[in-house]
Amino acid sequence: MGTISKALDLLNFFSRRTPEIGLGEFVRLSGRDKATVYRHLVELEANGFLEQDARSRAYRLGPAVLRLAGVREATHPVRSLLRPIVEQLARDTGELAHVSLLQGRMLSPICHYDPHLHGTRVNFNEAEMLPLHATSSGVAVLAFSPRGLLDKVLAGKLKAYSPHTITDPQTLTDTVRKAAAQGFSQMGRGFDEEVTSQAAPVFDTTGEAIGAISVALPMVRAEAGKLRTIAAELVAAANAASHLLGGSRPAVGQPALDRALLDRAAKP
Amino acid sequence: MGTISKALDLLNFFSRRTPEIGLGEFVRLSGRDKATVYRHLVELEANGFLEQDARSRAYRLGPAVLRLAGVREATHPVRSLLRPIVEQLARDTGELAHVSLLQGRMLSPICHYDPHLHGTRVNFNEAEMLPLHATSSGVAVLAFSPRGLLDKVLAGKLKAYSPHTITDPQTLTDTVRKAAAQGFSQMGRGFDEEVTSQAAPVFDTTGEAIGAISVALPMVRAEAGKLRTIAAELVAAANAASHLLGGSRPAVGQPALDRALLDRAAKP
DNA sequence: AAAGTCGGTTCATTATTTAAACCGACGGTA
DNA sequence: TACCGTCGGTTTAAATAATGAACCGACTTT
Repeated sequence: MGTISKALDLLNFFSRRTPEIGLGEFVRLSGRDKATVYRHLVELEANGFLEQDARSRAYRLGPAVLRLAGVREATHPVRSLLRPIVEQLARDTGELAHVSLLQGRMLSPICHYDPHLHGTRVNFNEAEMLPLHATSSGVAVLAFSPRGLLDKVLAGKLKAYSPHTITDPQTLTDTVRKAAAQGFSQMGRGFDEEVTSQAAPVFDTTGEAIGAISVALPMVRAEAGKLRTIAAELVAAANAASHLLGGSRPAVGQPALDRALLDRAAKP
Repeated sequence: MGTISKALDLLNFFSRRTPEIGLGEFVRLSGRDKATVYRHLVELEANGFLEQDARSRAYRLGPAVLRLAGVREATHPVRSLLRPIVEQLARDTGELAHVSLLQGRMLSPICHYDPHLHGTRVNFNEAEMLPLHATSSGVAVLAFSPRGLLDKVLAGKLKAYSPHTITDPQTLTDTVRKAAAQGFSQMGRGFDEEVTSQAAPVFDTTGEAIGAISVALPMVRAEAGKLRTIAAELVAAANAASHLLGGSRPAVGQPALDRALLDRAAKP
């Protein structure tokens, strides 16, 4: 892990619940040496990725992230295009919806909306990266990505986020295949013990899944009929999203994964 | 300059006009070695700050900046609070308005709006950092910041962005003092030969200027009466912005700079 | 086919990062 | 008062990680 990654990793400790972090806490969270962390913080601050509160001396995310996000959205407006779709989907289903984009072997949530119609709500942390093997969004992306991605995920350890997380490679492959066949994915209790979710892939002009739209709800409200309704709205929303980005979903029944599996079977 | 800064600096080459940059162009722009730049790009990409176009192999800003911007806005919503004010100001004045936040010795634009009411328009690059000494926003911030900031700026070289940029320390001090006295700043042709702008400081709960709101217009439309009208609306908008952020403007006539100057005069 | 591109890789040299120990300031508590 | 732990921040020699000249193969232009 290079110096750059170590420094950038520090930024991932921020979340809605921990918007400010001091030197000591960064050291605790990262497990690295204090002087090292300090220098990284100083350098991040010098570049505007952090700013230090004058009073508490704690650090928070700086203006540079806003500026860069603005530049990206101005030239590649994925978030602003997809946000209305996500909000509409959340309102239509009455449950939390979100879009996450593929970033390496994880998913990066970029926008979410919760209509807050019920007493219990899904606890969604927009700062937290989502694993591919333990979330419906991840499975949806895996089902419509080049085979290399699934192979890479299978090659690594499938970390258990809950007792129900899929950790068996074969089970994951089957789950992904099923998602590829039906055009959307489902994952119960895989990431959070009390949450179930469904997701459908989003495509851009390259024809590959760049991320997924997902609806998540507490297990207590996960009734079969409701899930079917959500799935239908979800797929429609994801297709609309792909269309908006200039892409389109591959014909169901011939998803990338199936071709990949055939390729693999063909090679001795 | 540390490795982290070198890498993060690469991100600043993006702009509305150059949303994608290849390896070779990064090398040209940064003047650094190709292997070094490449490694930095790879590491930035691994952390989601860049993503590589599958076809062109060029890089663009990645989803991580969106995620981080979302986290910051969720916990420290400066941009989303100020955007409506900026848009209203732009509509009221009929000219381009923007907010920029202090980041070290530069300003980081975080949002702007142009009502496009005229044939000529100000060319505003949201990706470009603004210098303190050559922009009205910068002068506004200097006029309401602890004296250390002005000293730091005066200690460095005052780079000329145009033939009219203030490069003389005394002239800059006078300009800042005037801005401190009247509560807003004015800067003609200082950054762009064909643009004039006015700016007023924005304060948060700490009582120090965190940035400025500004209105910029082509010199050809810069008529005295219009500038006076704009200044009034500008100051009102900036005060509203400060109020929204929980801060308030210090009483005009006793700005921080005056105290600083007195302090300096007092010390032998 | 020669000479440009382009993105990406290699490896010895070197400079930067690293981590243990240290510092002074602060807040609570005997 | 003295003591204790914790805070943010600094210093050092030792070690790891960054560096850049040269190289590679693919692709275009001439």
